[in-house]
Amino acid sequence: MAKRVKARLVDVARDAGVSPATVSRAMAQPDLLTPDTLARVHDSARKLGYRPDGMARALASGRTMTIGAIVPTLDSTIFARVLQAMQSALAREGYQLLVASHEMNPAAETEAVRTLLTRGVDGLMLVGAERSQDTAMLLRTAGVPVVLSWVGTQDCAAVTVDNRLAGHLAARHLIGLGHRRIGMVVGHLPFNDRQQARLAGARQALHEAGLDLPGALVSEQGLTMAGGRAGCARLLELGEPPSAIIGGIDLFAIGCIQEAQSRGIAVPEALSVVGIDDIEMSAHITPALTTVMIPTARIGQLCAATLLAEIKGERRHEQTELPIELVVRQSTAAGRQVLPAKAASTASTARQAFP
Amino acid sequence: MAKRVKARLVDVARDAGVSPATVSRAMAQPDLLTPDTLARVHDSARKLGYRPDGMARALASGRTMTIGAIVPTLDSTIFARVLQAMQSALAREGYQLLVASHEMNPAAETEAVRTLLTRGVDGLMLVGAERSQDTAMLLRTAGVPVVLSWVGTQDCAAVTVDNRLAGHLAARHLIGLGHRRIGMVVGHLPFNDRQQARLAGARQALHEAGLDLPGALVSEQGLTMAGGRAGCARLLELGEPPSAIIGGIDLFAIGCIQEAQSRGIAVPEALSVVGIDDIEMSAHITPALTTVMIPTARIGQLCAATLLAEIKGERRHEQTELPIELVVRQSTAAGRQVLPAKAASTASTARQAFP
DNA sequence: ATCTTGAATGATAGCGCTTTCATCAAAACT
DNA sequence: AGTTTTGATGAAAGCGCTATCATTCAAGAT
Repeated sequence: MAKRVKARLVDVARDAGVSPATVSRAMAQPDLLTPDTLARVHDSARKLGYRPDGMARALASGRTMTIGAIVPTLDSTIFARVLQAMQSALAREGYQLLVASHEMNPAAETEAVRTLLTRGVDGLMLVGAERSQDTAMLLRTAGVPVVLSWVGTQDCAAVTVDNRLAGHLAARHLIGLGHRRIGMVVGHLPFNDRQQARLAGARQALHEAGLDLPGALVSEQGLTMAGGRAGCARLLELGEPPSAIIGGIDLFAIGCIQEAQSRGIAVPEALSVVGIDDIEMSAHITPALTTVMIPTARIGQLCAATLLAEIKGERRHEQTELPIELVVRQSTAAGRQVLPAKAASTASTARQAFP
Repeated sequence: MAKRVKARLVDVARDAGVSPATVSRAMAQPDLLTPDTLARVHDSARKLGYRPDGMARALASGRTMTIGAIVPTLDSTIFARVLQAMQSALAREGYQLLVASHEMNPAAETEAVRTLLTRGVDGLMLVGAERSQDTAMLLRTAGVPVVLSWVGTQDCAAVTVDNRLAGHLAARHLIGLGHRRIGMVVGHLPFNDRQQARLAGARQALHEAGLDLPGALVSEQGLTMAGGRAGCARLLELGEPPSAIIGGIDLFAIGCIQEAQSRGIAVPEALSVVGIDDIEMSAHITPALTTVMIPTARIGQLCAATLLAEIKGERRHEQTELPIELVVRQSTAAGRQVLPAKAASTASTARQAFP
């Protein structure tokens, strides 16, 4: 017998002696059926190895049970973490995560949005607020909820963090320790408003303290540890090197520490380093990294929740700003100008971080 | 006028004065049409803001242009890297990546496979060969190409790496340096055949050298840097601690180095550490990590290529084993038994790594 | 001039499911 | 008993597209 490979809903219906509609209901709203018919349908379904066809279902119902996420890159602890959190939260509600990355290329982002929208998603998560006109237009006519992360805009839902404040906190911490010449390693600024904001925040803090963050003390690097090392190297080789460096991401800061140490420059005694993110590793390196904690996983979780709520029509354009905070560990110490040789007294400063 | 929100194919057809079939062809096989009609269709499509409906297309054509990937966790450099590589390779061919993770839980993997299959994917990528009966059964009746990564089986395509050899290489390197008492920090073994194989390989190398890797010298930990530190701590606190430690993943090895250093134990002078993976960071820490290089990105790239080839019917059950190799850096040195105090002579050993 | 052939396009039957709307029996009211 | 209500099920119309087959018409072959 030339048996169909895959059992369809109608096959189950025929086998169970009911109409297709009943089988459909058995899957979606079981409580509408008599326990008896329900059982009969289930038996037939199991017997035939019936597996519903998601595409047919999506076409008929208009819901795909899929959320799209477009991140700058997957190859980053940060975004991996966020996606992991989103995925877990979504899976709990039966949703799937469709991911794409644009590698810091606005046109690639447009393309990704277009593809995901065409493919059919019930919601879309993007990173940052800066994007091309094309992408913005697509989003406006998308017809599905959108949530922005890290940096958002008022015209759609957002789960954000004050990146400017992050830079500000990092810089202020160093200023408070007496540092006057502070450098920063940041990611490439074009199409990365998170890094732009962090840099701006740091610069602002310095200005407020009557200091300056000249371009020469800022090094733009690719988002890797090697980038951190390279940036650090560049800053240290300046005629007048900084006494403290802010890493636009923790990975940079960790790279800075490595680079300094490999040059025989003690951290934090001769160079203070602060990061931003607080990735897992930061607490475990030596010296443990002082950094600004960004609740990455929470961002992912809330992006999922926000999207789901909007899909259900419960909320609209919900804005959430998550708190961040400075976590003082061992990579920062008083600047030389203030406490020329007293390394000991700085230890207590660092220890304040562990109440 | 109660205008439809979304333009459909028929709307374009009507506007362009052609049949739906022609519009469909204009999108899929443009060369079948007269340049004139093609242009007319494109104009109408643009004018109406037509965006094809992926679900309808999928239902009608049976192709979803989506590949599913199920990894143990997204929150890992390794898997993030692999997915990144897959995603890039797939995007180039117009495919999307649907990701799921199972957090080392076989039942969750089954569920993920079921959902992805139901959702509709044209191919599936999984990690490792060990899985529940249920999952295996689902896969067998999936009806779409499957590719396994890291560890595979003969009954479906696989892009693998010899994990046993990885452990073997790491151990042999240490044995060659004169170490007799070697410990290992591995990930939790249940449902992780990569770690199992790496441990087995290390153990085998030790046996071949007339040595032993007793359970007491093996510490199972969660796949984080904190896990590496904890494992290292456990091993170092043994009555007779090892003179060298193998990290089942680089993150463990890096954690071991940190833990040792924080206890004032010099690496590699007093403790040698080898990792497996060769993540970006490994080359940049101090001392740079000696490790077994696993071509992670290449695995992802090949998984994508293998799946695509199988979808096109070009190949079937293609097996690819990627070469791996020991990368000697600075974290390993001669064991105390052989060269009691000559740290200098070990430096040259390390430098061999950079030809 | 007639017949083939082939390229371009049209007509249309599904793809497998959801979802009104209709139906019908049984239960709950007058 | 007669009527309304309720709950469970069935009938069937799409969802928007692809793909098969049929049709048309002009160009080349006879």
